[in-house]
Amino acid sequence: MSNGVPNDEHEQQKNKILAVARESFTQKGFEATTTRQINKQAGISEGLLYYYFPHGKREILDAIIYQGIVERTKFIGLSFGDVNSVKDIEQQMTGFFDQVWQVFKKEENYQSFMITIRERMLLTDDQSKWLLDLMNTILGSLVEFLTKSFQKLSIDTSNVQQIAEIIMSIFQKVIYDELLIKNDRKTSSAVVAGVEQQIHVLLTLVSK
Amino acid sequence: MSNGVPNDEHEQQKNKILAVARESFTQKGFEATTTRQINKQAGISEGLLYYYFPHGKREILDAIIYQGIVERTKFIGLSFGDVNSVKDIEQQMTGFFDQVWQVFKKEENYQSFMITIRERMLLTDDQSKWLLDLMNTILGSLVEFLTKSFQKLSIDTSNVQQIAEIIMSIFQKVIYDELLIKNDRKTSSAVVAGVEQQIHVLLTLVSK
DNA sequence: GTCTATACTCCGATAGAC
DNA sequence: GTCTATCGGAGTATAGAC
Repeated sequence: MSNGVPNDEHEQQKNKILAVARESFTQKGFEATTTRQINKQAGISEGLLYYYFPHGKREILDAIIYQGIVERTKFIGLSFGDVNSVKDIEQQMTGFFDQVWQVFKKEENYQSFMITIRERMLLTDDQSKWLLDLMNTILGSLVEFLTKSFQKLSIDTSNVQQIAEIIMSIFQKVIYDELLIKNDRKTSSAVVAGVEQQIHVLLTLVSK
Repeated sequence: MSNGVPNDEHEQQKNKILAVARESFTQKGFEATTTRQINKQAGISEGLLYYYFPHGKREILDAIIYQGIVERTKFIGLSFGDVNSVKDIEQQMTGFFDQVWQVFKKEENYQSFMITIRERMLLTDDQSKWLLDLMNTILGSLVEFLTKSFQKLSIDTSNVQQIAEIIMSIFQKVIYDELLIKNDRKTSSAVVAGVEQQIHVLLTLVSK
């Protein structure tokens, strides 16, 4: 850190430790992962871990959680475009879902997500609140987008809040099921297709 | 167990240990819970735990998981009744949701659910598959019920599969959010009201 | 920065008296 | 059935040489 270059050797060593720990925390959990094993897998000796993370395992966990939240929140720059038909709305919705789905396909994001959920009792309120905040932000922009689009297409807007919530439910159910329950982020296109069908049916009903 | 009476002293002791362990596994996790602490909280001495559970902590976990699955699966005797209007469908749906919600309000059910999700990497495939099986069973009866009801009320049945899936999403999203993310099963009636509104809007759209 | 060696604690599990 | 005492091992963290 002496020269301020972000990817100097110091940072590389730290990242190596973080990567090994993230992998193991995901596979075996925080408590079941030992510093000895992290050292071994990272190819470093007993003492060195404490040079990079003076507060030990817990500091490593915090770093992983923090990195993960920052990384996953990046994709939120979601800007819904203009629409001229219901079909357009549908496409924007499924496009947004794909975008979220891609995020969790990245090993690193998937792992820090799983750790954050699994070890939530170890986290501070701030750390564990990120998902709810994220969801609320997304729901907000969804309501805004649907309201604008419905008005333009002369669709009744009185239930727009509930419709947005239903769409969020469709997205979240799939993500929770695949990641938390099935533990399978490589899932087939069948899952994505299912989501798209449900969105299609819902929006068809809305525009009738 | 010599006389076959289900609630003899032997069973009571076992249940005491299980209750203490379940509480601690929920609060601190399986790995972070020590047998010493279970012994202390259960008011028994060092060796006694191994008299009741010869295979130690792991056997206790298995017992908790198994008990929980059995207990939570009981409520599945869901029989949807006859309907004469869309309003009836709506009531049966919200009634079913309330039923599920009540199950998780029971401390014991909530705890074993959380443990099952949280420690899923420790479980056998059989043990971790229960939720998916349960969901599919429910989805099946939902499709059946809606098909029958729609036919009776002369509603288009071509999208009944997707509509059932959407309803499942609405239910599951709330349960996951409240239990896994917010960690708050005592949640206000606002959550239930939100679900009911979404179901209402969806079924109104369907019957138009 | 990186290593070796090790201190110290606590864990799961067992032995054996009662 | 229940207890006390304790073993053997493993965990986190530190000391100190290089």
